[in-house]
Amino acid sequence: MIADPAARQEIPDATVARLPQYLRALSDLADRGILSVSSEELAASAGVRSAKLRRDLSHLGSYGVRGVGYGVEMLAHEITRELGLARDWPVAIIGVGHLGHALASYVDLTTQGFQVVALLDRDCELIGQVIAGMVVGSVDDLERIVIERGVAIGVIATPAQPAQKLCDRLVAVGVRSVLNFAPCALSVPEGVDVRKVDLSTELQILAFHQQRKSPAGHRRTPLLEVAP
Amino acid sequence: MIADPAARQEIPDATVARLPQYLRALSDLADRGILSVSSEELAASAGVRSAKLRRDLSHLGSYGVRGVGYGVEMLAHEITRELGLARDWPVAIIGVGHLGHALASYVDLTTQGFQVVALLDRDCELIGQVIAGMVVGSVDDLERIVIERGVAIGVIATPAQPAQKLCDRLVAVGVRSVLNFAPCALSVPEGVDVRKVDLSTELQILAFHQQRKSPAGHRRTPLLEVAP
DNA sequence: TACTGTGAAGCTATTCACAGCG
DNA sequence: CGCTGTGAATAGCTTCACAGTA
Repeated sequence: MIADPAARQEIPDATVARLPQYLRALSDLADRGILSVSSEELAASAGVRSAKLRRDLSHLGSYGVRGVGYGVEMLAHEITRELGLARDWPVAIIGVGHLGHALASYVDLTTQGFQVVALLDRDCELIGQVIAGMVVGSVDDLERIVIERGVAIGVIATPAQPAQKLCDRLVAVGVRSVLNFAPCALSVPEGVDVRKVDLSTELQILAFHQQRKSPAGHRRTPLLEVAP
Repeated sequence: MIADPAARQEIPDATVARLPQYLRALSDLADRGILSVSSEELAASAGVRSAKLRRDLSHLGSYGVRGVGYGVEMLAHEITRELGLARDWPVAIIGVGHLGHALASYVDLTTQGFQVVALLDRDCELIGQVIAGMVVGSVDDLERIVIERGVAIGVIATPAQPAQKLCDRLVAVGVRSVLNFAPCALSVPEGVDVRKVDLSTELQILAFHQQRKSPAGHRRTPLLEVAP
């Protein structure tokens, strides 16, 4: 269709979830000085099939050139805009254990549309320390800090037990996007998005498939080829 | 494809991905001494709808009792078995930066069907140090260690650059399940499963939806309703 | 009665295959 | 010609609604 002036057609969730991968692949190509790429090549870089890639991109508008491919720079720019990464989103990380520390130091963030503006913890030993260039604040000041610094996205990197209450407090002061690393489901009112990242869940899914591969085997058979 | 010995019907991927959540909810209920639970209650704990839960569980068999509900202990046991968590899977973590450190210390793992049997890094400063009760080994010894310790699942917690090569080495010595935290796609031969966890991707998906909530706004407008 | 398990319907996502364009 | 963008077909997932059962 004649997409785009500001004419927003609904973009499918499955497509949105893949746009970051395409963006990453495009950045790599740009770094290597490549100016143009076909759906076949870009799909391979991102680990999907080309028909899927073309369908996904078609939801953004017609940014390809038939017979040629997609302009790397231009497509990257469009995806960046579509994902809302043209501006910097202020992020607060709640819980500065090993994981919170890792997240705070994660360089990709600062270069990709996000800025960590607050690190909060409950532990008096941590409060006041400088981590990744930020002073750790007290979780008691959560409401004040979130409001003062205009936090848009909250990252919960605490144990399960305090997670729901912390989430409620974030939502109460206007945060409508939460990334949850705590191993529990969070309930939030309509209009608030929660995404969950869970190491255990991922490993358990792998274990399920692994089990199917080695039905009764405790024995490792490293160089055995699988018979279907 | 071919159903296996114990009358295995293919369990849908979407269902497998939710079983860990159900298992967690059941563990919580068990801890609180609850013996029986309805689909409605369990679904609420896990954050899904009851029809979906019942459909999911129906793929495992008929473990519910009409008019009553599901036995907490028994259902937890069935899911544990189905996911392949009755035994302990040996896990190797490659890359002991902040993230690898966080993963190594993640208690849930050891109590839920996994055992971290190797921590590997490239950095001479780290090699030999004890982290979470384990001596960090050299990534140069990857092949020997993976074979000696029977590693079934490899966790890649390095930067993007070395990730593909490390993955290839894991696969070459028989690892067929990989959890990838590096921000890049990994390509693996048929028969090897890769799951990817990517903080940036998750935040970018949140940013997309957040942007739709506050269309042109730099201003925070918490109570504004969107007009279609 | 109060619940599960499931046929049937509806919805979303993926893939095929090719028309259409540069 | 070579490639994109997309109608049409297919596959997979979710939800409804209720028959069936302890």
